[in-house]
Amino acid sequence: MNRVPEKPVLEGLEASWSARWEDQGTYRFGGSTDRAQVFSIDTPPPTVSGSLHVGHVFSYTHTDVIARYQRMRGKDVFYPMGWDDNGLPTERRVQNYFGVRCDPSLPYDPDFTPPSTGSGGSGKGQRQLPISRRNFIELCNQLVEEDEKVFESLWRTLGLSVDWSQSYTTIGTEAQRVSQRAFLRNLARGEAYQQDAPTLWDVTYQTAVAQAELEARDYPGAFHRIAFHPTADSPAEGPIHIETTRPELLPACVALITHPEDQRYAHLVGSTVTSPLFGVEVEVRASEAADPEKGSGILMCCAFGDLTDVQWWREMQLPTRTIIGRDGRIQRETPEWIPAAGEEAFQQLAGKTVFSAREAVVELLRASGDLDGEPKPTQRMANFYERGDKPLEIISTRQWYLRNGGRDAELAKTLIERGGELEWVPQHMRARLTNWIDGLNGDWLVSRQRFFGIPFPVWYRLDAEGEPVYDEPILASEDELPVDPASQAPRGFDESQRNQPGGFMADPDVLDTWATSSLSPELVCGWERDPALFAATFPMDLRPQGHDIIRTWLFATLVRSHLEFGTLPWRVAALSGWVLDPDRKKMSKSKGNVVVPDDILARYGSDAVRWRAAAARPGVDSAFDEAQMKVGRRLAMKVLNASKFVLAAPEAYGLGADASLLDPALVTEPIDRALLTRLRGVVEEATEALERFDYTTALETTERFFWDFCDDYLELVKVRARGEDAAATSARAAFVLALSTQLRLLAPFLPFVTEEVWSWWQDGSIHRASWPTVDELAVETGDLAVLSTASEVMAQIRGSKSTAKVSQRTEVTALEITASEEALAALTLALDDLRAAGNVTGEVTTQPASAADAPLVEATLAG
RNA sequence: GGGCGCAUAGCUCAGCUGGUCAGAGCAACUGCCUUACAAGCAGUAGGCCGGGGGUUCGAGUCCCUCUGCGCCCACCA
Repeated sequence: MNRVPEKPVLEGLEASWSARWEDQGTYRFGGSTDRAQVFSIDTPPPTVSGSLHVGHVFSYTHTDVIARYQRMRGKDVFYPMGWDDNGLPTERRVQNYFGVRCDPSLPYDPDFTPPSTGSGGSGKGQRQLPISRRNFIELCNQLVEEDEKVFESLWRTLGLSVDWSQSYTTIGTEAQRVSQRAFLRNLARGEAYQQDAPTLWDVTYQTAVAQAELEARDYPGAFHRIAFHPTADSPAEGPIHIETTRPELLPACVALITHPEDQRYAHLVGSTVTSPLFGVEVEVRASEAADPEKGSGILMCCAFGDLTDVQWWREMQLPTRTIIGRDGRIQRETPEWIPAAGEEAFQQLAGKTVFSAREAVVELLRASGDLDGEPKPTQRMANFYERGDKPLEIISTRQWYLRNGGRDAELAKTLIERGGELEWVPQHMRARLTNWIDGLNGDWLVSRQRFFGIPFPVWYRLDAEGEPVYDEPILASEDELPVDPASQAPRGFDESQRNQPGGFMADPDVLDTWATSSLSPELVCGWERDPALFAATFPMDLRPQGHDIIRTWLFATLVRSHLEFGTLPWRVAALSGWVLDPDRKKMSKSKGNVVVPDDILARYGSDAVRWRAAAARPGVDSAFDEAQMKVGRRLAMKVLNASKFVLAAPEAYGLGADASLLDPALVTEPIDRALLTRLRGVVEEATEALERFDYTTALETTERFFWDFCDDYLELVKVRARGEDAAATSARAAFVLALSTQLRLLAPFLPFVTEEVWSWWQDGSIHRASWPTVDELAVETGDLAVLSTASEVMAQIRGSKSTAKVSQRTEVTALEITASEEALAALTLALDDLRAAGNVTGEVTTQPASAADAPLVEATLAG
């Protein structure tokens, strides 16, 4: 007997079913060792220090739909969840939450308690308490643990079929081990290297930044027209004016550069000029890269002002003249290349921020008469670190790099080919990877001067003067990983030798967070930790992710896998679009237009939100519209009600169908056969769509059928189904066959209601049931016209009643149907059902018409 | 400036390899307490398929072009 509640509701399904699934291990990976049996998913680890918005809910739902489908297809689904807790976002959150900042020079305080804990927090202007690196990292670990609980709870409410026993974090021990091991192997193969070179530098966070983290933004500035003076032997007749938006870099000028064919300046190439204020002699040089159209056609090249300067500096072997320090201020000591006459001027800038230094230089230039006219305001583009709010400077520092094709055309080509081997959903996203690789201008800078990250497993010997010997780094061995060089001494040394001449020092940096997350497949699949698991899961089947991080996460993962294994890390990359606010603007915290999922989930239910998520096709952005949630909720409600109707006992106004009728042989009536025949087509179509990751089409097809099933078929057949004869059995058998199939087709989308209904009349979880097949519906092929014509005629009867503004219960005293011979023939096979459904009590007459015409119905209504 | 995508009813979108493709849902409107469901049900109206060329017997569907929008990248004197 079925256990059908009297009044089924959606409320509470999330809590009760997610708990049952956890208890019963419904989504546990089964430990298959056969790669062909496994479907493995490289889940994107959300940044736990950030907040989740509906966009996350949508994209994680997309992945979950695929995971559930594959599981029902019989695959052993390997579906872990990771937390990205490593890196700067966490540091920032800890700073704000606890009101502290990391000062690595301070000693560890074991009794430390943070000054504030969140809610009240430290105001913006308030000073943050400096604490040791170790204390800071402890706070990071403490906070991410709390954040991760919140995230997990939301994912469970949403119904993600994640195997929670496979969770990982990007700062955890295993992540450290994998990151350090992969780095050491890159180093051993010559793919990682160290270089002291100009790098993009964020002065706020005081760290180097990689090309992939850049963001070009408009930035207000002003053109300053400044006079350089020819030296005595120069062919120039008067001062040479350059234009710059960065006059404060004047002391760092290493050359003036003009286009070789620019007639205004060509004769000056090779001559020298002196800079105003500072009196530094620089040569005038020529370069094709100089644009005669811009500014005055001749410019000052500084070491360094921008990336073009770096290029010239490299090509022309210009001297390095860095004046900006890591803190973004002009250095205090007058550089040795500034002659005594310029010293006073330089000291006016010393120690100042770029901004103040600029004002000071302008004042000095004005006083000396070297500023031609007033600065002209302009908007220029400047590079920013994506999380920063000050333009990046270029500073020469020692950093670790990983080869990624940015300086090796052959490698770049190979990586583009790898991208070509990958199956992209949607396909056109491949172009973004190709584009990015084509535009690389250097190798991947993987070192960061930060704290909450994975350290390089490297130390350096200190010579007798206490200077590090960078050329011969002391490397950790793989069997001791993970190591923290800041607290562990390398083999052959002891702690007392740390930072002592003749001793050692730790590499102070941490790995870029992408250098860890790019190893997510290695991390979750148990690389070098669990060879059987690795063999069963890697290369993985699916990488779901946002299209905005193709250049970072996708590319970097591809690089690591290519370097380590010479393979793709996964077979398919599925890119999800963004959820935009109702005005089609991208949701972002700063705009304040973020829709938080908790409230939406609570009000409409997870199934409703998932339904809406599944309506967003892969790679396509979709605008958030709350009204859509209602539609999903209505579908979920309908599943409950229609199922109750079919399965409830006649005493409870149900049709009393049950699992004993799950036999196609019992389906004998033509219209019932037509229904199941059509459903076979739906199963085929939905399956085919899901195979190509087109969950939206699968859902639409299924849903369309479901509504027709409810509105037309159930209505047509329900009277007959209450009988006792074979015709009644046929209807009830069709009901349960159709219901069982539809519930399973909907299960990946609406896991809660489908599971709820399944539990009324079936054993086990629907999510472990097998995906429906056409064989289960092996009825003698029915004439689809029986169902479609009956539905059409019924619709017209309803129309007549609606137009007459009478109740649908109104009797039809006479019915005249004009239709083709074929349609009329089909109709006679369902006439009794039609009479019952339309409450047709009078005579039914028919008129043959041509095959081209749609059926025409004339209904005479009682009263 | 380079690349990619989008433009179909008021809104959100389907329309695969060209021939019932002019559709769906939402919103609007008109009705119905109908023994599964009023957080329901039935019905009605709504579109030169962005503009212009072309290919074809035939084009939302293919080609060219223009326009508008979005995204990625480049633009830093």
